[in-house]
Amino acid sequence: MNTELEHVLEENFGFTHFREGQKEIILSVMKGRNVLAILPTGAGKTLCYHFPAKLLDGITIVVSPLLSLMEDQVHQMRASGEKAVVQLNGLLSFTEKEQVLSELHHRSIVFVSPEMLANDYLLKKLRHWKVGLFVVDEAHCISQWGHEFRTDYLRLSDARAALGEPPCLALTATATAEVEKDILGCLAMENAVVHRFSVNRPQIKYFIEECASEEEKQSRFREYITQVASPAIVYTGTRNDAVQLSNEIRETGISSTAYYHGGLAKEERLLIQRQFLHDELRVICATTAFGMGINKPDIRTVVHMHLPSSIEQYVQEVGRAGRDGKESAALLLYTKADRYRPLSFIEQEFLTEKELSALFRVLKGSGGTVAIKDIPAMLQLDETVWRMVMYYLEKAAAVKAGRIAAERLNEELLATLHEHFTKRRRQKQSLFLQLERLFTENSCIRSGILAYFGENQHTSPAFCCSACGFRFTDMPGFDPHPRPADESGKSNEITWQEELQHMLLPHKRGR
DNA sequence: CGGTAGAGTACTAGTACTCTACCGGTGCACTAGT
Repeated sequence: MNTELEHVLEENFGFTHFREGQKEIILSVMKGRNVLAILPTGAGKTLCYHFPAKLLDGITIVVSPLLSLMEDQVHQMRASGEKAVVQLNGLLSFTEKEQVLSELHHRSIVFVSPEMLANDYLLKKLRHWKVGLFVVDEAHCISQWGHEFRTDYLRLSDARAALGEPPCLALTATATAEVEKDILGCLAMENAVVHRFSVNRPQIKYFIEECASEEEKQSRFREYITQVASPAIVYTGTRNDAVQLSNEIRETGISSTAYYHGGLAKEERLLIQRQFLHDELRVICATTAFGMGINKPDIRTVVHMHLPSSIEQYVQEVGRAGRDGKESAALLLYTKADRYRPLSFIEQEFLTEKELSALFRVLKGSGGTVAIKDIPAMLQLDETVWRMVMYYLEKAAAVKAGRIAAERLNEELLATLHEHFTKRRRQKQSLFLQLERLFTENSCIRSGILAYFGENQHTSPAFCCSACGFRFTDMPGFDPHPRPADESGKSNEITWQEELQHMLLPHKRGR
């Protein structure tokens, strides 16, 4: 069987051997087991479903969190010669979706968003096919986003059931024991095999520096930024900070810099990503919107100018550095005041008991007569918060035929929701406090991270982290003689619209 | 917490100031038709 697998690997993918972890995972999937695979970034997760998809009977559904990631994956698979791969998402018109559905092949790989799988019509259409494998890529999103931000992640087990309960493969780079339990539960993965590999990335060196004030933080950043090894990502807490820092970097003479956040136009985001991938940008200043699916092997530095929401989030973000295995730095600068922002995000995500009971009162009064889609505007309620409330109301059968069933909105349900939100709020606060503790208690960052993921045995690399006595300025890539001007010599005079036009219409390109 | 938009107040009658309340981060898919 094993030599046979290698034969298939060489025949179909051109590789002579599997990378660490791939073979075990593929073997479990081929046996029809439910599999959760926790593999570090850059370990070759795609092969773990691409390989079985070629051999298993039936189509393979791959749930992917971002449209850009989906497009990228489809593009890469097609470029590697895989023809039977398609995507189903909101970028397609109704007719295009119909066409995709009518042209499926019995071994097709279909990329979808979790939101698409919440669509009954689409599910009905997909049920005409035998589904051989149900894959959830970046499965930590279930835990990170599913409960509040993108509740359709929580509906994936319903979709899987509707598709005849095919074996499920969940893939992620980071999962604590708790997240593992959450993923297995949310996807209803009975008797799953868990393949867990170490999250340790010896090539990444951690540097945490507390600053007495915001001014000190900014000045230290200015001191460092011209000297850090690039390409580099600078994570900021707000969109505004991303813009401002990018401008400041430009003032230091590095013109190949840009900012990136969720408020930018899709085309602009796409262009900046491509420029960064093609080494046209040395430094990207970005919010958490940037990074998932960024497959750039040589990112040398990741700077955090704010405190992420959890250790998991931090590990995901710094994990984008050093995929080529070469030494890379993760630098985080913070002040004591930085804790209030992540904590306030958590606060505003959930309704308080008072707000919840006010909402119930209004819904009881008018809910039965008002269409659900009009309620958030009517109550001036945040769309995301409303969607989360709706998810839990639906679960409690308080929604019938697009209307709120007022009679279900009793004290008991109110108490249940309140209890649930309180629990989730506490969980999120606790995740943040664990991150804060990791950075402030001055013990080895790497050991702290590994212990957080349940790994207690590891050997620290000789050059480990700031708590082990190393300074950021000791990094081999750190240049003690800053370059006054941008060595790339590229001018940023071309606007992104022009650049995009050039990319899409290469024949018009004058170079 | 820190920044800022917007309201309120003061004499300069439109500009300058103070005060207060609020916001800050991640993404998908949304009309018809089956």
